[in-house]
Amino acid sequence: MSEVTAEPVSDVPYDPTGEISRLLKLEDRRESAVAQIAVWIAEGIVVGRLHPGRDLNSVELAGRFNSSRTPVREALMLLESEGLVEIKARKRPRVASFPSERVREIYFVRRRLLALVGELAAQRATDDDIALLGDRLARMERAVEAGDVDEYFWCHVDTQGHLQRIASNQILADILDSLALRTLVLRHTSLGQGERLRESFKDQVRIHEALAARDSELAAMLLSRATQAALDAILEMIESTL
Amino acid sequence: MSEVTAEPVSDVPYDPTGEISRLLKLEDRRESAVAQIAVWIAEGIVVGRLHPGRDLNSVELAGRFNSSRTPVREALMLLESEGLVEIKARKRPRVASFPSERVREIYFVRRRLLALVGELAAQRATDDDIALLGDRLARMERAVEAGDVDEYFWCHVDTQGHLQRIASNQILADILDSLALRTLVLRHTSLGQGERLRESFKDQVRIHEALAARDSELAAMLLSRATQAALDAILEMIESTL
DNA sequence: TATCGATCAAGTGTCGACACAAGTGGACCC
DNA sequence: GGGTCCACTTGTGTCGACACTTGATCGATA
Repeated sequence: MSEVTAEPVSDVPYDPTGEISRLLKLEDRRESAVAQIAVWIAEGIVVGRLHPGRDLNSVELAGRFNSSRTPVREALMLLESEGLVEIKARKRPRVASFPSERVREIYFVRRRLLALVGELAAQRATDDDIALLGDRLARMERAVEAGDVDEYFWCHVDTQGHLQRIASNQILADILDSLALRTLVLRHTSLGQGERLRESFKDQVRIHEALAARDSELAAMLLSRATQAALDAILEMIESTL
Repeated sequence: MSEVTAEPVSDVPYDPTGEISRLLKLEDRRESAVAQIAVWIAEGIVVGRLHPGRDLNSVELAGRFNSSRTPVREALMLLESEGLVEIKARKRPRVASFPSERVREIYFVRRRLLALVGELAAQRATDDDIALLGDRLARMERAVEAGDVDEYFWCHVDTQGHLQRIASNQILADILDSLALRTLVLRHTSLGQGERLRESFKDQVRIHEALAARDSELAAMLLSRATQAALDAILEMIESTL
């Protein structure tokens, strides 16, 4: 779809906003106040502008967006359902926090589901799909060479989206999108640590090869292992900053 | 928790409302307008009072609940995030429909995740947990003898909740709760078909045995197969009424 | 008679206002 | 000087109102 519409395929840097509104299922009604507020908050959480525990009272936010509290409240509810925000009755909403135990839980599930995506994607990928993934891979490689963590990160996120589309299981994709949102912060920061960027890219290359060979078992295994490696990097990062 | 508080353990029939508000994570703020409206709609969908495609415009609902449209809209958003309601920008919300392809997708994921729950639960169950599950099993047996589909059904739902608690993975539980909500209607009606009730109970017995034996591999396999059987029954039902 | 456009009721998205609850700070007491 | 109670401020949950959009109805036109 995207390669047909307009863009000259490359060099257009990724727009986090676009990816986030995709993950939040807000691509239609992108102009509505609710969507703008939700995406702004989600992006803030993902890029680390809004830290866990940060107060998200609706009055302040309404002021910031020159809107009433109604759309703010709806945006916060939406983000709560995605696990990014904690809302307790009659208390002020806060940016959700992720204790390492919760991170482990998320990755325990995420790992299995991504393996499933790999399995299905390897079975169902067309040659065009593989070619498209190849483009993304090349782009990630350029980002790694340039040491551009942001570019790599969002391209990685986009690639996962494509993988999910290829796997053709909407529910599976929705669940993974939801889990992805909660882990974006951690994944983003952990990518900047040491050799993590290059290691992650190596995993991507292997996964692409398995998919191109239509080896579903291998693809599942590689995705599972790559996810585990991502978790390990995140946990190491958390422990060290503790 | 529940056996300590008040109830005389048995004979108190299950309250669908309670189970549904648990699945919707509305157990606190149960008195708020949003929660009441959301639970009422969800229950309507689950017991078949509100059919797929049914118009859920906020004006009518607000009238029905003597409330303004604000809490109605929030309730509808909540239900949308659980997949029970479809909301398109500037269109009236509708009860979501589940084409058989979507049902297959849900069960494809649900099956793997329930296997995971079985695996974890078998590893982590205490003797008290097994005893509690035994109580539930006995209760289900009475329901089967009496041919009380409703009682069996809600006890089954409750039992799954306990299993998830034993498995001790909050994210996993949340995802399964969300998937459960979408499939409650189908599961409920399919239980009334032919020998489905007795077959389902037999599966429950085997699963309990595996858990009691702390055989995680077997528990995972049995849960996977029982889930597949449930799907088959549902698909057969859908095809036949088509 | 069928097609198209104007007209109009119905519904959505957003707003500002209100009562009540929660948090905050100071006055008061020991 | 440290702890407790009470007023005041801040924020939540809900309300009724408004402009704009959508879809439906009905008449005009070919």
